[in-house]
Amino acid sequence: MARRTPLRWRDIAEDILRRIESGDLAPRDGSAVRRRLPPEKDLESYYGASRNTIREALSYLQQRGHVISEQGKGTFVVDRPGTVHVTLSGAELGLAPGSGSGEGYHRFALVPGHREVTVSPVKVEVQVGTEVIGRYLQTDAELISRHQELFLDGRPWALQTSFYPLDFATKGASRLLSPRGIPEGAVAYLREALGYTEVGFHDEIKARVPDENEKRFFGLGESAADAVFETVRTAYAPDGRAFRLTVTVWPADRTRLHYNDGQVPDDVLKAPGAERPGDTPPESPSPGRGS
Amino acid sequence: MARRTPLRWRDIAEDILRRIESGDLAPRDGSAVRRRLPPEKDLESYYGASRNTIREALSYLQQRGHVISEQGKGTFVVDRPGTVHVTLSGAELGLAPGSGSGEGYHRFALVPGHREVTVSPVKVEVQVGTEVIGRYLQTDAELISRHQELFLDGRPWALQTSFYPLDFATKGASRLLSPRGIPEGAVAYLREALGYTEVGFHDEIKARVPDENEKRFFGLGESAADAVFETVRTAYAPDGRAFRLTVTVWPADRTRLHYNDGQVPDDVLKAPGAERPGDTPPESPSPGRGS
DNA sequence: TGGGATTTGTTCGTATGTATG
DNA sequence: ACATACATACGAACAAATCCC
Repeated sequence: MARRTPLRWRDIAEDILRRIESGDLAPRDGSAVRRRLPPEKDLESYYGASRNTIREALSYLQQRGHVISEQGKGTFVVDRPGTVHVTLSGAELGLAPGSGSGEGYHRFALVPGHREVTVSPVKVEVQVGTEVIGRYLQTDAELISRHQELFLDGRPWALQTSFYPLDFATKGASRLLSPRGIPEGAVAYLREALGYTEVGFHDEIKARVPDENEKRFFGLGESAADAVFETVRTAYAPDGRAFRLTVTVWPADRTRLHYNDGQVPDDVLKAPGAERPGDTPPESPSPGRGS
Repeated sequence: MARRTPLRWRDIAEDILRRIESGDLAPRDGSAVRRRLPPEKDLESYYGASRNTIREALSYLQQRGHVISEQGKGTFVVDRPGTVHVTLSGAELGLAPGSGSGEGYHRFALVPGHREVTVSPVKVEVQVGTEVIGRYLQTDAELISRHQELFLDGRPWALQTSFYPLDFATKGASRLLSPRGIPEGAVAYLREALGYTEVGFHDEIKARVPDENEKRFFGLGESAADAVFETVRTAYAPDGRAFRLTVTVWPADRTRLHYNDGQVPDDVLKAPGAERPGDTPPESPSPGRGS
């Protein structure tokens, strides 16, 4: 007979996963930061398979986001951080914790337990309007871009870049060029400095594969679970002009976005995602397994 | 010498991708449905690498969603269908094309060019309230679930399941149990039959790896690009009770979700994503390549 | 600081299985 | 039945990164 069972690597992968979850493989070690799997050589003899087959199984688990291998170090169990819920609409919201220390681009409501939002210094650049950005902002003039890294409880949370017409800075809102934050929030500052009121916005949401910079910041890998959300918010003034564009990138594996419309109960507004269990979605009734 | 360059498989992968995009490899054939790559054996001799190394490169391209290999047939270029823009909020929207033929769970605005929404028969089930669904609907009674496949211009577009308390059907809205659609839309029907008005909703958005059923329906593979959006809409009545839960799954590689809030120009409401180029997002200023 | 041991990464060769045409 | 083409599996060697004494 050729081999013990067909799809040996898959059986091995599933067994490894089972043993990880049962705590058998890779037990928690008080001192170690990450749970480590036995070296490939050990798995080789344990399963009586060749190293290549073991690697096939590990590669599968890595692709699925369960483990990560690092040359010279070993293979480690991936611990995904807890889910963060972010509400991006619902005018009734007050300024939630953090939106003041950020730039007030979005109003946030977070599940209780999360508290401290910190931000990197703002990286300010003046750019010639990209074709793409021009389409959103309906201008081809130069733009100010303000880029910031956001942290929640000290952990990477989002990457955010806002674009404004350069006009704004030369016509009164000079602090848009300052790398220091705008503590009262950019929205409030623009109203005060230019009389610009934000009366509405449009959000576009996509999910995509992270680029290298995003992978590094969020600690994402190559697995299918390691996608990012990209939200593009266009803010409008009363005259219908778009005057701000904010692009935010969020790690999709630990982020839920929330929108409200019309009359919604208070507790839902304030604590989206609260008291909802982790990862078991209301599932579709799994239509027949048609082969 | 051991080998020409290190990371041979990656060089090969990138070269293959370049040649695919230039149309050199896998030219379009009028008769063939899909562009096909040369067999591994040919690539082996072309690149002077072993078959395993070629497979390493192809595996990488497959993981990234550029190609798909099928046993006995060959390796094919993946053509991703055009992007579909869907607006999920903005009360000013009329019933856009398709929302009538669907169940009116969502109001859609689509980019011009897309027209015809078709739907599968509704699969109706009565379930004991899952723990999870109960959390959303705040009931532990039995639920009606209505599941449907949605097609746009004949192509798989979304999977949608709505949940209602079983009460509704026994107290007047009996058509909720009918596998035929509810042409005027479930929202209108419930208002008419039960006096239930929908005054607000809450949406929760996640991105995740598709399950087997979703992979089959949308034609997704194992690549990181093959994620799905899952939106969970909770609809509220004037008394603050949640009375409907709709779970919709969208293929993330070809779907953009849109939300509006406040005053937004008409053209943005009606044609989200229109006249915006394909895939070049307004990019963050790529912070230093920190090692 | 150095050098050997450990561990994963890359590449090759080869053989056989399975699906397709 | 046969050829083609991808899938799985084994064995082996060396490279590269890290760890440890």
